[in-house]
Amino acid sequence: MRLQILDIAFKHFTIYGYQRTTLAGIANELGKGKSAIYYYFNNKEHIFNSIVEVEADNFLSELTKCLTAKTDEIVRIKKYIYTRVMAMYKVAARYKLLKEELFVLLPEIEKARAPFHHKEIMLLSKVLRDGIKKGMIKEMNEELAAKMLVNTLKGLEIPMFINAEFNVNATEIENLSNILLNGITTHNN
Amino acid sequence: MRLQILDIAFKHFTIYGYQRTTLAGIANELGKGKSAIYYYFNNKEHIFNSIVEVEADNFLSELTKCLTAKTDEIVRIKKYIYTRVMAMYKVAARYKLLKEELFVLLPEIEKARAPFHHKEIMLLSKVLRDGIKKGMIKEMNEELAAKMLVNTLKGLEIPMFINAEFNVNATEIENLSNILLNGITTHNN
DNA sequence: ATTTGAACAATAACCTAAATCGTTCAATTA
DNA sequence: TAATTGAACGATTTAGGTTATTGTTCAAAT
Repeated sequence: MRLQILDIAFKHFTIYGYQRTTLAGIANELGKGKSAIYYYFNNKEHIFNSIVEVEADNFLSELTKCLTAKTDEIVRIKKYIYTRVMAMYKVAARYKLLKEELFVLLPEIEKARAPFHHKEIMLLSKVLRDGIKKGMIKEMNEELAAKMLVNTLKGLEIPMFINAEFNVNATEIENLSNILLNGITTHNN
Repeated sequence: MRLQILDIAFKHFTIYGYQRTTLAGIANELGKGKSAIYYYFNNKEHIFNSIVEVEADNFLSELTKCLTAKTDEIVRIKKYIYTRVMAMYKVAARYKLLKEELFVLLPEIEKARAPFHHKEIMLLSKVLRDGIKKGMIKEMNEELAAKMLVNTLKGLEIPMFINAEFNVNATEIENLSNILLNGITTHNN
């Protein structure tokens, strides 16, 4: 039931935006009275945050798969970068529908995402650490590096729904991946 | 006179925001009638865009200094990254004052910035190319790499005025710089 | 080449009333 | 007990119409 509500609400939010989505509308499609919703959620904002959480959870699951695959650390990170950029592109396409509302909601969205963001950093940290132990990755403060890498990738999200012409293709991701993994210089020092 | 108008308008925009800034107010501080402004600018939006352009121009000048300094290419790029992040931080602090308006204006802002954005990429491209010739930088599609690098740095701007706790310090920039220059792996392949 | 003040259209601000919506809760159902 | 309801309430939005403000134009003046 909870999931069904989230499903319907999700649909309404992406069609009408946040404000113009009504609890009556959701309840209607649900085939119940609107007060029934309050048995599962505290309020409208709570529904919205839950959707963001579910989304962030799925997002993190995908990334976790990449980062814990049974391959060496370098390949895992490559796959991770590719998957993250692609997944972000999809998410951005949907969030675009919220238009100006997005920026009012963004602080809330980021708050709901924060725990997942943190887990992602921890996960990447561990992969870096393992890579360092094996001598595949340079000695470094792996947590700081993970933070930097995640923020770098995350930073591409907003340009995605502001710049209409921001399109992502395999070649560009490959390029980004190469820079982050190997740097641009010939001599590592 | 043009510059004086921009100066006053800039002040008003950052104090009152875009909407609540009036041409009468600007004209008043200017000591002239408001129709005098129309001798120098087509309309309110034109004034705003001109401010963004001047700002982008100064921004690019700073970056140009870094990227054309009489040092080797690696040092130039290091300085460039540091300067860009720092300068972006300052700009973000001022744009924060526009609050929700910012996101309505952002498409216009980005349009006005576009030519400078492109020049920056070309400039960085050239530095990369020179570095490649000298053997200091790896063989690569330097324009694609430049685009990627600039977008990576640019991506940090929006988080700066959304996340209140987004603070930039020398250590983190150093870290970013190291990753971008040297990558995270031990073996370049 | 610059500036002005009057005039105009478009937009914002204001007000009120009506409608809508989010939220609560005691009662009901299953 | 777990889940749902419908009525009720306060807060917010909408609608309509008025006024005030603001952006913009232009012929005339400096």
